[in-house]
Amino acid sequence: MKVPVPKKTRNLEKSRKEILDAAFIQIFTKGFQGTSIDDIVGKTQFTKGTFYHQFPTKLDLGYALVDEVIAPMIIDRWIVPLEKFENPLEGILFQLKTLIGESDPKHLKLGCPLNNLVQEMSPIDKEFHKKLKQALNLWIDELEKHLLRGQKSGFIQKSINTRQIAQFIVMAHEGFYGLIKGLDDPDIFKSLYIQLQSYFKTIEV
Amino acid sequence: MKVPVPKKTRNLEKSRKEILDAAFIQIFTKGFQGTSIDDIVGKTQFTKGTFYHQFPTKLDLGYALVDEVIAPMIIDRWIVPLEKFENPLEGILFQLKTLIGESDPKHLKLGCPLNNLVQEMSPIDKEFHKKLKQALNLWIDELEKHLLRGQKSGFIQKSINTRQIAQFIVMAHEGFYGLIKGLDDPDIFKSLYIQLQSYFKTIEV
DNA sequence: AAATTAATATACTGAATAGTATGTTGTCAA
DNA sequence: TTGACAACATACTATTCAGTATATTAATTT
Repeated sequence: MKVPVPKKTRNLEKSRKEILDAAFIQIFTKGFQGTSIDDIVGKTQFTKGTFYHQFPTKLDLGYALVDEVIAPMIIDRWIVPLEKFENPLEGILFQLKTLIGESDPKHLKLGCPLNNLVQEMSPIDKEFHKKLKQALNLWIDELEKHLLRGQKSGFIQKSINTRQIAQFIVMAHEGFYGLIKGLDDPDIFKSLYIQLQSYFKTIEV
Repeated sequence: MKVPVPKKTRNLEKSRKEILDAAFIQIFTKGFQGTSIDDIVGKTQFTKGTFYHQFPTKLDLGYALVDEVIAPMIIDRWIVPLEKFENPLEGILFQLKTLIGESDPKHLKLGCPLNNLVQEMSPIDKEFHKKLKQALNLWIDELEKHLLRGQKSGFIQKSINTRQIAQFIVMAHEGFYGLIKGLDDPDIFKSLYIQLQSYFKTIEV
């Protein structure tokens, strides 16, 4: 029972996605200001015409990147996997180990897509700042939900402010990425991880 | 007993410093790639001639910025003040509160000069990465010295690896700056600070 | 099938930018 | 006092880049 795929050579949504994916990689590597439109379309099968058919300006591409690529990516990588863990703290540590500790060093050198843009673009463009702030708050919000769940299930001390924990954990994620990017030391992750575990002990019941 | 100041209108060292200071502010605000040579010299009393008399290329200015401005600034702001504290952990928290907690929000929005450059330039230029790494390691090294002192004086548990603590603390500094820059929430510092205090409890004797 | 519209391509423009070539002037040693 | 050189200025170049104008072709509608 095959679904006959229409052999359309033009598809607005697909083209948008392809451009966003190419932009993601390029901007992740070289920064927003260090990436040109020609760089981006050069990595796709399209030309500038397609780009400007989709995005009014380069900044609009940046906004779409945060909303449509980076924010969903954060949910996918750092939030959804927590559902499998009864104890969210355990899940958070596991994800850290998996997504950072066992990640290709070549990849880690590029840091965190969200953090990179926050540091580069927040002071430069208000709308960018707004979008990035939304993505950070989304991350914190969703993390807090899991922490609250963990608190109700008796894994986390009742007295502790879960908002504060969520903020501290996101801070640590950005810090991890940032320091790993700056230092080139393969041992640095484990070192930071051990100390974060130590922090977690102070909030566990 | 006045020192007769020579009324020289030309001074290589002074000019270099003026250019570096202007570059620091501009790059701190707009990023390295977002700052042009004309931007920089426009903020000084000089012109491009002076700039290229001092620095062969824009990248060389960046290297000098890290070595001659940013690295010394870190020592001045985060290390030297610790000398006044018997307990280094107390000093670290005090400095955090002073230099971040009580800092002008307009200034905090720009983040940390070192972290900004690490995130922007590390993947782009090898020499930049090297210089930034050196600055980070200098910070960690000097911090560890104080932690070792604190350990000897009985403020910090003997069993704990001071290198790991130093790395975690620098990570937290970058993370603090990064998250404060991203979120625009005036309460965020206090929140992070409280959780860091909680971490410090795990290493105090 | 023709007409219309949407998706993509091409060629161009004006502004910005790193770097250069060369000119000028202050400083200092002889 | 005067050359010589170091510090700084000016004018220019080649390139890159965001954005535009317009052309072309695939898809859809009538």
